[in-house]
Amino acid sequence: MDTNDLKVFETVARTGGMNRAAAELHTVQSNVTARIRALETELGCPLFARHSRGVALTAAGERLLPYARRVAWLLADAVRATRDDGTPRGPLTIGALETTAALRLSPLFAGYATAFPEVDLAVRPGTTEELVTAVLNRTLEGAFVCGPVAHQSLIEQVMFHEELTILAALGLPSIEAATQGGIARIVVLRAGCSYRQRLEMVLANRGIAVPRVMEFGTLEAIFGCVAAGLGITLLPRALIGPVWRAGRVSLHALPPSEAMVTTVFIHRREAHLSSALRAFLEHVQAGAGYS
Amino acid sequence: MDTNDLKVFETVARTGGMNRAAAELHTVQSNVTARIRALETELGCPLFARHSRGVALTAAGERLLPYARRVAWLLADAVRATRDDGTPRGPLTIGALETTAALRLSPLFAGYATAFPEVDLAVRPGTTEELVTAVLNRTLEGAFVCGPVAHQSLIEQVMFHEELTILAALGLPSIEAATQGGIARIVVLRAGCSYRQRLEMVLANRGIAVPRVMEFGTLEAIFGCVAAGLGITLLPRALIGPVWRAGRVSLHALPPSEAMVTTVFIHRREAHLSSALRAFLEHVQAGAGYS
DNA sequence: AAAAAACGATAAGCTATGCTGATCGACGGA
DNA sequence: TCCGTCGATCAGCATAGCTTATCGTTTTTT
Repeated sequence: MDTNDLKVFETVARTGGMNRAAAELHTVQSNVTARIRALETELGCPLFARHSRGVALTAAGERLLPYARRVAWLLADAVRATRDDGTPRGPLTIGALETTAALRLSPLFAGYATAFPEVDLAVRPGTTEELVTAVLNRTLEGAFVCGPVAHQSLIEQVMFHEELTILAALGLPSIEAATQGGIARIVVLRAGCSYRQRLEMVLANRGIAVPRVMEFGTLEAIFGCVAAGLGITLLPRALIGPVWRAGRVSLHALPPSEAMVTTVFIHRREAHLSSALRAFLEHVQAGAGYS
Repeated sequence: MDTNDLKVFETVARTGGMNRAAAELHTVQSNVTARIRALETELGCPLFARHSRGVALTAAGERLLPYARRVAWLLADAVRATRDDGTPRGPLTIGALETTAALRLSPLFAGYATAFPEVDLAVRPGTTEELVTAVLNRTLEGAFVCGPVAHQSLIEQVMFHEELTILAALGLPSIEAATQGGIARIVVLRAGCSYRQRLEMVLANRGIAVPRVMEFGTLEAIFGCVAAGLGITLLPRALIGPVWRAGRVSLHALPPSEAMVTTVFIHRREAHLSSALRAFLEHVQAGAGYS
């Protein structure tokens, strides 16, 4: 049972054709046929049913396919683990919620990059759902997402606890007053931002509809809009201290059930935890600090 | 990363020498050297430190070794799973406590063997500890042992609950009386029998020493010895009804904490559950019946 | 209805990977 | 000191596996 044969098998299964697989594998069709035939002979049962438009997996092929994938993953992990001597180096691709990356992690990236210049760090933004999928797909080594995730094949560790708070224009005594009779305009950092969902939920709990959403790329723009009375927003309390103290906006606390949001770091349970990632997590936990 | 190379690597690591590995793999030393060299070139780091008496794993080799083993297991599992079309066939090696096999399972083996003639069933006896180790070693597909085991990589399901009871000669009103003033002679089926440990524990709880243990291979011999007043024994209540009714021995119940013993079936969590084993478990659960 | 395109099977030839056997230097124990 | 065992190395060779080319079949296009 050669690993290369399994790779060919997986490609044929995925593309549904030997010609297509041959093209993808940069080889010729006859070779693909021979490799599949070798596997079928070794296992003693046909793996594909040949039909006029290509091939389809037999029941035996369906049984083999998950193993072929797992073998490929395991071998990739073996190479990584063997080469990893404890010194962080090589590629490290992690995901983060856009807000988390912008507001909490970005100051840490510089420090990490300086401390470990041999690591090629890449941070990819996305929603919690997208990032969880990407981690499961092995596109990302890990990700900072809104917790809890509670997936069987993911390990999850709490990183930050954020207290969210509503920001509104000065002189508005309550959320209800700020939304001017049941219609709220909200200002968010980005459309996919997870705080947006949270804010809509908060408003929905109070029977307030959300007809308009305004997006801005910077915190300052959001503060400006809120101060000018264009709408309200929801942001981590830790970030708005200076603005609030400057007396530009009013702050409305939420009950803990709505205010608290936990950022967790997730990574695959069975995968090798690379030194680069381990060092990054230590860096975050040592230098981050905070509720 | 060829699977054959990994197999060579594992053998060299285990035997601690390329010559020894070559002998075990039925090849020549130069070939082993070449395969290891290929791996080292591919991974970019030395896997073995060469010294005068053989080779020793480097740190990188230590990191690779568990992966090499896992790949080999995964490939073996893949073959089994692919060939397994749902019809039980092929080898099936399970373990069982000697008493369980003799007293509970043996009537089931015949039925199973008749129902599934294509399965080559083998039952290997052992103590709970031996059997758990064998299952973890992949020597056995599964085993019936004394529960609970609670091992992370084993799945465990309850099969039987047995009520154990003390057997003594007629006319002895209590365990204490039967042991004649603090010295007990006990009769067991086999030295490694788990009931022996249980019986010694029961006696120890009552401050009774156990100077002599007699072993017999058959139940009838044990009954005879007990009836003759040579000692006491501990056996499942379900097995001794006829003997007791015949008035040959006296029966002394134990409190549930000492009397109840659970037989569980264990198998590896990650392994493919073969059709032969699945059918066997269904056979046992359907036909066993019993407190 | 005919032609073209796409699919997989097959055979022949060639390349290169990997196995073999022999030899070498290094080290340790008798 | 000699001999046995270790791993490294090299040349020769066999074969597994890649390539090229062709065929039959089926589907799509003209």
